[in-house]
Amino acid sequence: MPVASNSRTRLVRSALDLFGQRGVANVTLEDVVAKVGVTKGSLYWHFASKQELVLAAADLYYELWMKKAGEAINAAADPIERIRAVWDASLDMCLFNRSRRRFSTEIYALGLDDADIRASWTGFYDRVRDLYRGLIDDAAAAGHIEVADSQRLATWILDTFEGIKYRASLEPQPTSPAEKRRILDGLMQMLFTLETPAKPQPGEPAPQPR
Amino acid sequence: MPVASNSRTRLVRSALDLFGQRGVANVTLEDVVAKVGVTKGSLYWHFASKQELVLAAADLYYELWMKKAGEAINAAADPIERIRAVWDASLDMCLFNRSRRRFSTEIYALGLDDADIRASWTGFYDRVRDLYRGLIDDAAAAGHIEVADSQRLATWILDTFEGIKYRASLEPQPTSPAEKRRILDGLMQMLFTLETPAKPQPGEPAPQPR
Amino acid sequence: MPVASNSRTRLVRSALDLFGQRGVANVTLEDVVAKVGVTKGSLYWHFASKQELVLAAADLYYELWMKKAGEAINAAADPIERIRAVWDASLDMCLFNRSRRRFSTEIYALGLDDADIRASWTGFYDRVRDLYRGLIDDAAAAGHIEVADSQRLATWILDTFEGIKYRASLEPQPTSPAEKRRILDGLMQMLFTLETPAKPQPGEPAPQPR
Amino acid sequence: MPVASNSRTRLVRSALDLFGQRGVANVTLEDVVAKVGVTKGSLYWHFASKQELVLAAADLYYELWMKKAGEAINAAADPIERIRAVWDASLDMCLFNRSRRRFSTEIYALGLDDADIRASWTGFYDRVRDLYRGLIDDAAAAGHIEVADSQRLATWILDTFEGIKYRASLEPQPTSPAEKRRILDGLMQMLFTLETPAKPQPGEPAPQPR
DNA sequence: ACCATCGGGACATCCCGTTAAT
DNA sequence: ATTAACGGGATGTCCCGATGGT
Repeated sequence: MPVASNSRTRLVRSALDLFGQRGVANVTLEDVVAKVGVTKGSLYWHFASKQELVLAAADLYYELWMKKAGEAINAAADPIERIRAVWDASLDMCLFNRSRRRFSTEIYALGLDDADIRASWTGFYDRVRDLYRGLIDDAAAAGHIEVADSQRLATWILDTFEGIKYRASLEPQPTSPAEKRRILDGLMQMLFTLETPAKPQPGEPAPQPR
Repeated sequence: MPVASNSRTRLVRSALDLFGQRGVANVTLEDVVAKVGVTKGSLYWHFASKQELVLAAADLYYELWMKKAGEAINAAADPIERIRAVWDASLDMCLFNRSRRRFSTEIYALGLDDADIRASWTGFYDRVRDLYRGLIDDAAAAGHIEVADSQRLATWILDTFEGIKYRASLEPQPTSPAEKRRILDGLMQMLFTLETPAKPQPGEPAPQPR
Repeated sequence: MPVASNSRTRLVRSALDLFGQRGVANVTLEDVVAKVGVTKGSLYWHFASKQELVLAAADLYYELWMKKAGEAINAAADPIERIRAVWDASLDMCLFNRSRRRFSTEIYALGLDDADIRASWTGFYDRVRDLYRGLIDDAAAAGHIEVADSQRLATWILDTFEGIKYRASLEPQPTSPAEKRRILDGLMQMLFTLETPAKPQPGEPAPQPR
Repeated sequence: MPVASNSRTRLVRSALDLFGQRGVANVTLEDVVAKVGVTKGSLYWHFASKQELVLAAADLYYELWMKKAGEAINAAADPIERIRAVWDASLDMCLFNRSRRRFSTEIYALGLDDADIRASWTGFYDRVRDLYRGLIDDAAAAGHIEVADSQRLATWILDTFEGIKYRASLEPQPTSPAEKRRILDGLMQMLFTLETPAKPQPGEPAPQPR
């Protein structure tokens, strides 16, 4: 397996870091290459445009996310534990890591303008949802939880994550570890209760009758 | 009765429109003044920088939002109807109005960089939450609903709105009126069910259906 | 005698102060009027352009200079003392007053571009030279000194002043009072010796045979 | 042998010429690049700001000055002749070359605002003084002149130059070759007479003819 | 005499993308 | 694969000057 260009990898890493720290618009390609020690010409040999670099950084972000999530899953034995572990890791990556949180928020915002970036992000979004759904299905198959529509539940979880991130970004002080635990507990509790609503209502977005 | 500067008002309106349509970064001050028919010199007299214009546009956005919300509230007689009416209006303004939805998303994203914009947005966020809370308290006082913590409930509603907006922005096709009704129904149901927890847990972020 | 417009006077004073502190180019008319508490429209009623304001500030500078010089002269009884007194005052105004020193330097530099400003400055320069010459002639008439060409001597003194100012402006620390005395002593000594060179040379710029 | 960037050199030359002709503030970067035939993008690659270009132009001015001075020195055999030659060249460069005279005056004036420019100019000023001093010391060592304090004498010469330049800049007509000779004669005479004071006084600024 | 507004234009800064030459 | 150098253009900022009204 041929080793991918070293410069390319380092450029993407540099870009992801800087984008997360200062925002895509506030990072010039000159900044990116300066951190790596090459020149802009080299960058343009690897990437056709700044947008491509952003997409490559996003891909790296997805890859890192998935790797961390996979590690968390592998480290847990129980299906329920796996779900908690992956959400724990997700909180670490999206909420508590300021740089990553900012980058993901920006990718989303850039997607409003750029169809390619939007497609990239929704693709990742779908992969995460599928991952969650698979874990939920596993837990349901093992009889730990009772889920009517795992697709909907996974979507709901993702949306909740975004809501939490949204408000957390506005708070002056960073989220505390204690609050992280409360968030995790709340998410886990939803897993057990949200899917058994008291009175089913057709067309209702979140809960689902069994 | 002093007539407020016409140019200033028109500049802000022009800015809000253009920002919503093309994004703040993609709108030039030249674009803004051209739409109004004045020059940058005039704009610069009213606003010291583009940032100030953005803040003024945000203020106009808040004002319009509050005005629409107030009208919706006044048009309804019953406390519960008032809540539904204001949420209905809120969905119209934030979710179904593409321009407004985009503008509010961008203000939020810009706030990650700029403390002034962040303060502006959080100020509006707080006002909306207070408005919601007041309506919820009224309904509770009238005995229509039973609410343990109206502050928390209002916060939860706001976050849910953001989550819905988030995903809706990623969808290729605009949200349908039918889906709007479903969203409204879902929100109203939360109002009746979410805030009667079996065992109140202070600091817990997630709601607890019984 | 009608009192000149109060605003005009205050504008000129504000301009002279700001020009001396920050430089003409770095002071906007907005700065000048803000300090006085009027608007630019008022300024333009009094002055047709920024250049006119600069010229008015220069005139004020000349007036203040002449007034101080006159007071110094009047306070001294002896012709020689008068010369020393006016030079002492001149050092105070041009060398030790940072703002004034800067303003006069800038007026000179602006004169390289602008004929009106150059005419204004050379006019003042001539008046000062005439003043010095008159004092020197008085001292010579009283027998205190022996001067062949008072015009040339006065010019020489003025040039020396400029040379001293030039270098003083480059020094990091301000000129000390002790150095001021040494400068004064040196200048006075020139008065007694420079005009009687050892061996006359035709065409020589500074000294002059008797 | 690495060929120095041609564009950079031409940009600096263009800048020095234009600055000397019209003044730094009256020359736009567009003017500079237009004369060379490149674009502002190129200029910005070589210089981070207009200030850097000004500093580079000043460095070129210093270099040209030193080169001319060196040539003048090398062309003369006698120590005294060398001094006269370097002063002759200096008068050509600073006084009779209108563009150079203006540029050096402006660099000085800009130095009042800008510490970097001030440092640049004082650095050159020191180098020139050291050059003069070395020549004076040589002449003294050869027994041609008698000098008590060559450092002071060199400083005095420099200051005199500034004074001469100052007034020459205010004169409507350019200095004539005949006057140049008179100035040179005067300077040379100072060399022979000024530095043999009857009673040396440390710190005294003015020379003392016998 | 003065003010609130506005016109008009200049200009440094900045940055993405290209290219000739290795 | 990489670099130095350059093209090209956008844009916010800034400021002088003008004007209608009072």
